[in-house]
Amino acid sequence: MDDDSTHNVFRFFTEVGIIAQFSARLIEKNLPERITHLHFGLLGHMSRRPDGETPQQLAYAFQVPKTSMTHTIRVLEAEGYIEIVPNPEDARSKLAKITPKGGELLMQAYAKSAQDAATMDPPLLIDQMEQCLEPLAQIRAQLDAARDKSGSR
Amino acid sequence: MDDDSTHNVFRFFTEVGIIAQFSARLIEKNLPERITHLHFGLLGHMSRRPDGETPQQLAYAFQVPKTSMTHTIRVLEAEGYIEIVPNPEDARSKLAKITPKGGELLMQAYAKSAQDAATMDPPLLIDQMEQCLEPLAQIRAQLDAARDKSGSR
DNA sequence: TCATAGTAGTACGAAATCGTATTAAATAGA
DNA sequence: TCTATTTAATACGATTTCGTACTACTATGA
Repeated sequence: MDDDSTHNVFRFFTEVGIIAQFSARLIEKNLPERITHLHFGLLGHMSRRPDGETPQQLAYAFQVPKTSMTHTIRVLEAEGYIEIVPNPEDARSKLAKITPKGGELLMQAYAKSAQDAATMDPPLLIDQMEQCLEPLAQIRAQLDAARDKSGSR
Repeated sequence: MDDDSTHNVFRFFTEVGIIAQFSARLIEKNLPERITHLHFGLLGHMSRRPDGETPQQLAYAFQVPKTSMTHTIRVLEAEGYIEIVPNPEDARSKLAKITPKGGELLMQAYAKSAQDAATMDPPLLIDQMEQCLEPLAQIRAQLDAARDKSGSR
């Protein structure tokens, strides 16, 4: 990889990191006290999987250590946004499922953040975002595939 | 903003968040124990500003609370990667500057991560990254400008 | 069957994050 | 000048993050 490419890769990661920081703050502004953008992502993930997922799967999907996920889902459970039930397939395991209250929170935060996004000044550059969507999805898929080859967290 | 655009904005933020997570891990793998990708970013930032910056400026640039920055730069100082000196312009303030050892760390982590990036399997999608660079920079600038209007952290 | 290895989740503790309150210095206005 | 206000940084404490070690359960294979 030549120097120019290397430089561009780092530049890409830097831009992405900064934008991720901004989006996290955008969402967290519309979430209750102890709930972070990670919790929000978790709820969105679970809303697409009504049968629930194990803490293990969630930790893998979100690239955080198992033990961090234990804590994170406990907060969500304590607040009633998810429920944690035994896994009928494996007595060592559990399943985390979103509750109606969790779905409620997800919708409301989504709506409020969309409102904030729509009224930004200067306005969001939606065209540029849409232009990036496809390449970003490809890049993400590549990183994901590379991770699986070299072992997970 | 119509529903489609809203959906795309969230999808954009989601992709960006995941990629940011990956890039953080890519870098941290090549950093010493207590040093995170935030420290790495900080060192890079300072390497471009040989006169140093105040903790205030750094907290603003990296979108973290002042009090978090206090802690973060202390770690860097304790490890000898930066030095913290009084600000000659304002006795309340300080200046954080990168040390030769810090520059050393920056270079090495950069080189090692570049090596990792270059040998990924499947390989990094550099074309897609370069294709995103310009729009991402514009998006970042817009978010930055919008933040300044609505007050900082 | 039974021993051995592997896997899911958690207790625990060290360190990081960040909100609130405080201290010290700079600045503005009477 | 002197008082009031603002600003830079930090002390402190609550919470979060995450590595290590542990327990409980499952799976493998003599």
